[in-house]
Amino acid sequence: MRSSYCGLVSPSLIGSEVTLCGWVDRRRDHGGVIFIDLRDREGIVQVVFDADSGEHFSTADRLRGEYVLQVTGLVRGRTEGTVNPDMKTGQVEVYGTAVEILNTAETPPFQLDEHTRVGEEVRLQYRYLDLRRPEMQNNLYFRSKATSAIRHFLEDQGFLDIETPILTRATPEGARDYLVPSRTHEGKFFALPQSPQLFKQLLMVSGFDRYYQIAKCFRDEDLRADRQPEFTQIDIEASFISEQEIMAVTEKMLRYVFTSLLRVELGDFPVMTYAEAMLRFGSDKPDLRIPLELVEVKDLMAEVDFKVFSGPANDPAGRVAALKVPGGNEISRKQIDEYTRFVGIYGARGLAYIKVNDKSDLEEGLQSPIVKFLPMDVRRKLLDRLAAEDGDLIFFGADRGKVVAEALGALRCRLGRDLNLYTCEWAPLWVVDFPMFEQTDAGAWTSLHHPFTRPSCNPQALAENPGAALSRAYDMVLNGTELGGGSMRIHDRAMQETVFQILGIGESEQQEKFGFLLDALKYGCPPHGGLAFGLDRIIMLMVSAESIRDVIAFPKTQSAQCLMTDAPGAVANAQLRELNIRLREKEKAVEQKSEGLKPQSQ
RNA sequence: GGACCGGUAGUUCAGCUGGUUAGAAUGCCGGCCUGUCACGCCGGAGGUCGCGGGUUCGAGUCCCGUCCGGUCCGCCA
Repeated sequence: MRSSYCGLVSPSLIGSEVTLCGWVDRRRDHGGVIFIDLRDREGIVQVVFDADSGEHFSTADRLRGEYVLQVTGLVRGRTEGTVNPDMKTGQVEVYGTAVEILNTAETPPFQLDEHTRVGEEVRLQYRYLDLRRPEMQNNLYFRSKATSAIRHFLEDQGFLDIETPILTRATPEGARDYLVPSRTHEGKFFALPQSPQLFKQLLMVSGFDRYYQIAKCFRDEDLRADRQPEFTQIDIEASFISEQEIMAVTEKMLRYVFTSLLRVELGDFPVMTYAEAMLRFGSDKPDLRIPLELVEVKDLMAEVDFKVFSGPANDPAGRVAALKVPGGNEISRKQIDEYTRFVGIYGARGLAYIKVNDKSDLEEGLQSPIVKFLPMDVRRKLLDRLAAEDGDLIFFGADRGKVVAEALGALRCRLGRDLNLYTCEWAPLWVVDFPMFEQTDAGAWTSLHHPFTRPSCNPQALAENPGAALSRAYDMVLNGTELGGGSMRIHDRAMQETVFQILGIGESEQQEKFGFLLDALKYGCPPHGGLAFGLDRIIMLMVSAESIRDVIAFPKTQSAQCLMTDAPGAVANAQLRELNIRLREKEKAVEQKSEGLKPQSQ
């Protein structure tokens, strides 16, 4: 039907006849001459019709936006002065000798050009039109090239692509499951996988040695700008391998994707412990593009008795940290109030600060609502420890350790963005030595990673002091985003049982939910480990998308709905009956009411 | 579950302390135009101000409720 893509018509084709297919991007009617910008996935080329085009000129006159055309014409170079340097195909144009309207189109509900920022509600409702826009075409094109490069790399390294079930069983821990009722087993449900975790471990037991899968995963949790209920993981697992080896091969994979798609050579991946990351950056996924760091000052403040830091500063679990902003003196009072409100989101009860106007004058040179509570020697020691200079601004956080880390960690990133403090474009790192468990307010232990992560100690030590145990887990972080995480897995049955017990999963539940895993560990499970990357997030970062929705063809809204298909939808009673499901009356009434309000669904 | 922002023409938005007929840009329709490229010029059509209730002589504007979209907290092993 065609001889070339519109966007690929180049000077090398000058003088030859081409046949193009595409959509009318824009029409410029000058009376005696009509210009049609014809668009396909590769780009846009200008097609010209004039009085000499005969019957085709009148066809050109009838063309409207988004009509689908087949155009035959002569490629010719543009005369001097008519070249369009802003256009990839701007050196040439196609003189139309024939045009056929393959399909007409109604006026689209929104303009497809790059000049109007259209609301997401309309875009998602007419996603098929939204995806015609060059930006979305580029994102999905890029994504396809990226997954292709990843497959190429992993295949080359000897990893086998093996599919795992989408219909599986619910797991007691972790995120909420999406459930699928079983027709053949009354009252029983499948769950959609949150990740292929257990299956890939069992593939290691089976001896496949190196596995990968670009796998859809499902989590029924609330959404964010970088979270969708269904998302894609690059899932990797290998046997007889150390964490250093896994980290090396996956780091190489990421480098390969960056060089082959962006021509970017990523720098070193520093390896940082979880403890260090929390201490210096208040985050387990620090954005190392930002040069600011938290500095501990509790020892200086603890001797000081003043209202602002009372309580937490004297609390052994409390933390007092400072964040120095070089040149931050310029930040207005109003802006500081905004930052105070901002840290409040993370539970901080206030945000103390000192503006250093003249560090040689400890009496008058420090501008701050709290400085009057600080003895002179403490002021001196603070400025020394922070290496403060005139013109700097110092923020303070004092609270429970977790609150200080989260609040100042978030403030650090906010300042980096607001003041554009970034020192480089890409800052990758590994974070290692995570705690095995963390304790809930109720005192129960939960896995920081997941229950199949191998701890650094033996089962006895683990059981004696779960809070002190570190795991052999590792996260890859880029620009403050967790790209992927993984660990060495438990291949020893006794160890796995110990972990389950610490997590409060009793023997009968272990047997019911994880019996197959515990059994498999008995039959010669090799030491193994792996890692899973969030593909969507990698693509997001690489194409600078603000939302994960911009790198997914048909995403859900924040309330986990598809505005195009109106999924999830109600089902017929007959279908429910077949599944042995009856909706509770009250819920049913609510559902019917909301259906009645939205008659647009078919 | 919670906090915040938004919802006005097809689209993107303006609409001030409540007050004549709710505006602009763009898109759309018609006309003119042989070198434009976000073409230009002239004319035209286009509104349940998300929905429901309340206050008021009077509500796009104020109050209450609700729905939808978004950002975030909780949540996401």
